[in-house]
Amino acid sequence: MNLKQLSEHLQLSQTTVSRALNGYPEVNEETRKRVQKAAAELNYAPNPRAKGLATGRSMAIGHVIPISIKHEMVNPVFGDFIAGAGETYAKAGFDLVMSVVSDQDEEKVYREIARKRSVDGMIVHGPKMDDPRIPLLQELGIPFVVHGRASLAASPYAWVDVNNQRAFDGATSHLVKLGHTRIALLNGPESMDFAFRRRNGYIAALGRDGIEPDPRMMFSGEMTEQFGFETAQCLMSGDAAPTGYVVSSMIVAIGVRRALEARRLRMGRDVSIVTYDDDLSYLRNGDTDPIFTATRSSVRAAGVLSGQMLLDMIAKQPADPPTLLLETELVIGGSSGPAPTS
Amino acid sequence: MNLKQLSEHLQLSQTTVSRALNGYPEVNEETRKRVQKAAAELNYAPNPRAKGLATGRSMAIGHVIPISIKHEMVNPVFGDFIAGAGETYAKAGFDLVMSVVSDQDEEKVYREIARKRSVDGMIVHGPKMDDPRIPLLQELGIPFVVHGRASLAASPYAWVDVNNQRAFDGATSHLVKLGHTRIALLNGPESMDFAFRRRNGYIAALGRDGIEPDPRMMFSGEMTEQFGFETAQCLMSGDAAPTGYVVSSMIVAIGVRRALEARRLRMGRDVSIVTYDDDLSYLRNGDTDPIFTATRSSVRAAGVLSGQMLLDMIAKQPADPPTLLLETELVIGGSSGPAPTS
DNA sequence: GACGTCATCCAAAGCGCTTTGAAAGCGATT
DNA sequence: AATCGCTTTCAAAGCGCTTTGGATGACGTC
Repeated sequence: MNLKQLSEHLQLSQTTVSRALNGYPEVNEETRKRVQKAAAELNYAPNPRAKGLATGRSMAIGHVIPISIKHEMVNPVFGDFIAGAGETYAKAGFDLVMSVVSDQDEEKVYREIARKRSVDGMIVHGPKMDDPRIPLLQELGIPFVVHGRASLAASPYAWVDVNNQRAFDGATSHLVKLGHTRIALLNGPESMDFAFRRRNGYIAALGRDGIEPDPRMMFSGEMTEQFGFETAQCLMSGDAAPTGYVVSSMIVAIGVRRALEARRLRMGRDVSIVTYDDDLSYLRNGDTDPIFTATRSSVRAAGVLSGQMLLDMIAKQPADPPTLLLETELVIGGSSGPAPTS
Repeated sequence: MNLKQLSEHLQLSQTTVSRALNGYPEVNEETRKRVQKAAAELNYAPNPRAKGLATGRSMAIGHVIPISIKHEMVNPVFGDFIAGAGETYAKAGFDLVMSVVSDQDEEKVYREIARKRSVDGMIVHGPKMDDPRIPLLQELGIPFVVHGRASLAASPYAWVDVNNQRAFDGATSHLVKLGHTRIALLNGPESMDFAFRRRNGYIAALGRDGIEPDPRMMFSGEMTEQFGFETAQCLMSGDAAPTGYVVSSMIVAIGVRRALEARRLRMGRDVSIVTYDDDLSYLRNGDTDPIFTATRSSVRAAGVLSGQMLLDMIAKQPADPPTLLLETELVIGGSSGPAPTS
């Protein structure tokens, strides 16, 4: 069933039927009703490709998710982020098209998407400090929202980010106040912008209490359980083992916990952990009493907000790119306690 | 830059240029070279909507991922599965379009997609035993591959599945051989087909050794860390606590482990765990020595294979739907050991 | 020299929609 | 009765591609 058939069946022109269905004012309300009824009965739906060709829009948002070639790893937060964004798109009648790409030729894919004009806008995931995708998309003239920030970007761009610096300042501060002085940082990969900001927060909090940041206490790597386990194990086998850990994700924290348990150390008594918590649906930090002391910020909510921001930009083309900084909430759980006295 | 402009620039007809670029034989090899060169230089890429309109194909595969309305939960395996499938699509020039949908109105979305003919094929995720989407897609005439199976389906359909029954038979058997007799099952949601098969495997293995399956030892629920923790805690506080656990996912197993540790029980000595392992990239079961004894099968590989199967179906339209049963590998790790003698 | 063959190219129709520019109908105004 | 303004409808062009059904020569064959 296409427009032509429908209009013939209704004894109307395609113009009128199209206008009736798309809510244009210049059509009699009675005819509109009649058209809508027939469309529903005959199960008519416009062909999106024809529509897109005529309007020049694709009604689709692009997400390209990079796979770290080294670890063959897809970031576990994507699921939740995309769930949030997708929900927003669906309400507005937009599709979500994903490209999975090894992180090396990510830029090529962006270029390709731009050439084909196959989406109306894009979300940029996992920005590096000096991310080439930002000038690229600006040059290509595709509306985009960055999930995160790129500190070294030359010109303004739209972003939704968590206040990572403040979060890690708060997390570290929490441990300092509990008397910890040897506090390790298990950060994300150094190339990531958020890792940079988190480290700044960590260093700022230490500095405020006159603690000299120790490079041997600062680690960064892909945020896997393995990374948490191995790093903690290595730290605990050295002298001057840390009594506190500030960790970049729940999954890494679980790895640290495993290392503690291997040595029969108790979390929250012998060793304290504060972690960042993306509030993933399948890995909630406890319902009533939190497992970990954590700085929480829902990545799913970030997805909803980023999606909404992008759709707004597409609709209204604002002169200045909007930005949104989300604060985290410090949740006190069982994984942190006073520094052991010894 | 569009076809018309390109053809004018080349002093050729659109027909010839189109044919040259699409590899049709009726064009001089020299002209083809010339066309390809110009296309590359002028950065020409065909408009996918125009192409789709002309060919009647969308060059896109649809994935609809349901969000359990109750737990607002997106299955953590989607990320890896989609990474696998997406990789396959990209190689074949297909897009991956996702719809995120609350599990109630999932069927509506399938109908909508079919009406709009916005994809050339679909992957069905998380099939229930009697899944309505299978007859629906058959009726709608859309090629599809089910990731999993639907035991009660009336007619044949294409699927890629893991041998869940054998996996859980093997897992349970492993514990039985180690002398365990009180073995709990922490299964996925009962409505899921895989959960049904896993339970069958569990029961079969017990039965082979004359152990009567005990309903009080069998649990099912959303596969979260919380579920593992709470169920294990509940079991351990009763009398006749199990000495072995067969668990449906690493994340649930991590929850069980947390419950053990809360009681200072040692995994693999006091209590044994065997888990199913989807081999998720961010949650590897150890690199050299496995953390958990586990039945492993890569969900990412399943994604690659499902995607490939679907693309083949679209290209060749086989008379009989293909199927593929993947076996798991039983990996012996530190989480299982002889039943404690007491 | 007429004719079939083959390789190469082209004009134009068609995919299903939106949108422009015009027309038809009708009551109100002059 | 002619004109105007308003609402409602329409025919046709256009979006950028593929594909059908020829054309046009060049070449060899009888």
